[in-house]
Amino acid sequence: MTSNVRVRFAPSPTGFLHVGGARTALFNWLFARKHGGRFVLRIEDTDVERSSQEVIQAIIEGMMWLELTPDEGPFFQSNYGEQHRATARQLLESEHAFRCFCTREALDARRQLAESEGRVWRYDRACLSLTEQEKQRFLRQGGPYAVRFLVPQGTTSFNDFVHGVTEFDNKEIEDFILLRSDGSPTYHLSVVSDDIRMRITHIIRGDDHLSNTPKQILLYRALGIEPPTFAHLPMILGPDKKRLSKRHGAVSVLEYRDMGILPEAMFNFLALLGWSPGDDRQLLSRQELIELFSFEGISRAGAVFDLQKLLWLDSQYINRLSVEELLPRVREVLRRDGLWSDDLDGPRRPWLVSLIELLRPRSRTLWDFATDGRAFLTEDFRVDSEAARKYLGEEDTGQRMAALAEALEKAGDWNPEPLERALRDLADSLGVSAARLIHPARVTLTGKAVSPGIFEVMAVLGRERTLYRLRRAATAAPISIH
RNA sequence: GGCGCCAUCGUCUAGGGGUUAGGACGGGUGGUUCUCAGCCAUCAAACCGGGGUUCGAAUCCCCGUGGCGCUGCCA
Repeated sequence: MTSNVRVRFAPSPTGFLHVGGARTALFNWLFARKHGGRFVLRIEDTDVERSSQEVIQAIIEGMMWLELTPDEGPFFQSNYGEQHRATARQLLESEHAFRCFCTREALDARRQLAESEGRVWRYDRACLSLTEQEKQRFLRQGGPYAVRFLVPQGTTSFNDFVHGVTEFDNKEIEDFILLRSDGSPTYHLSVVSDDIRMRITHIIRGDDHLSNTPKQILLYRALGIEPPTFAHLPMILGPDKKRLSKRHGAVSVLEYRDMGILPEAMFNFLALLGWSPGDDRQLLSRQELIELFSFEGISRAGAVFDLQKLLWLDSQYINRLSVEELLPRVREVLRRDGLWSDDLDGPRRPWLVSLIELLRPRSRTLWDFATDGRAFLTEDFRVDSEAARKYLGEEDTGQRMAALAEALEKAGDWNPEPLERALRDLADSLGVSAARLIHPARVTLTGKAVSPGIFEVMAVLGRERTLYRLRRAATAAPISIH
């Protein structure tokens, strides 16, 4: 299906791709995909001081991670300054805009005066009533001027796809600046000029832009162009219900990648923040999301980012992905923890698959495979002191471990069932509960008080390593209790 | 200050004139069990306040309160 739907994601490169930006990009992407339209990336880098190549790269990297691939772009707003100026000139010629010669100082003085008198300050249109001669004189003197938009009387309303009909009295809007006195275009001008050039049909953005919308609509009208449709998304908030910022919550979506979150889970999670499919489903694939997406499902209230739910969703994805999809990602974390060796993708691949299957039911992030998998991959693992104190403290623990090694060695097949039988038989003949063998064995074999079922652990750990560790426990100095 | 937006369990939300106000995350309890996770069962937990309209309001309207946003020669 193709259509003329064109949407854009237009981040300013002031930070990283934070979750709010990512969610905005995601909804734009979903809408484009749903309607067979085009998703365009435009970097709003007009404030050059704050732009840097790394920051732009970080935004693109974040989008790539979530597979929010733009159909067009990235375009850079800073490349279109000339066009923005031409748009301003057009407005000037059609008398929808005027030159303002007021200096910042003069403006500040008048603003302060107004405020001290308790009046609401809006630009007083001083320069609008300048005579032709005065204007010419300013111009001849080469006096710098800004170009202001002449806000018409009346009211501006639009039908926001999320909020419904929204109306503003133009009296509330001052004659905002289009072109600064150094000739550079401001945000409203640039955005409108760009969106017109790019033939954007739907503007989907954060609702912090709701109050900016009438200004932009006025600009479209003055230019004789039908404004696009607007849809303003609720903000994403931190746990304190405040707008998410560097101070709380995450900064960049890539931080979640580094935390071991799967992009599929993040995508799903972000889609559910401020949007609902209308039923009780929580796990939605990309394809389902595309099909179900609609503005009706978007809520109007801000949404708190809930890390607990993200982690839960991630565990769901970890347990639903095929091993083929999971393995390359587990490889990455193992690599980073220095636990990888290439034969794990060669001769030992089947073994790695069994390890992944063993570990995945209790994994919430990719990193869990590295931390819980460590004892399976190297002898260099730590024994949790708390676990040791609790389960390895008794005098005869070592002997029992040695006896267990003997019993297991004679168990026959190195599989969970025979191993369990051997252990339980030993417990019987020793006259102790199975637990008195199991718990110390767990700590001995994994270094931890919690692990998957001990017989599965033994099976995956392998005969050599299991017996070695149990016997080492017998010969090692008794665990000192401190 | 002005203007705008918003308001259902702790969180994400469904619903929307008459419902036991539903689901999910998280939490509690019990079961399964070698621990944990899981799974199963189960419990607690919400319509911001006040006025209207109405036979009936969480739902519609108004006011208030609170939160957020905009109010720049920032974007």
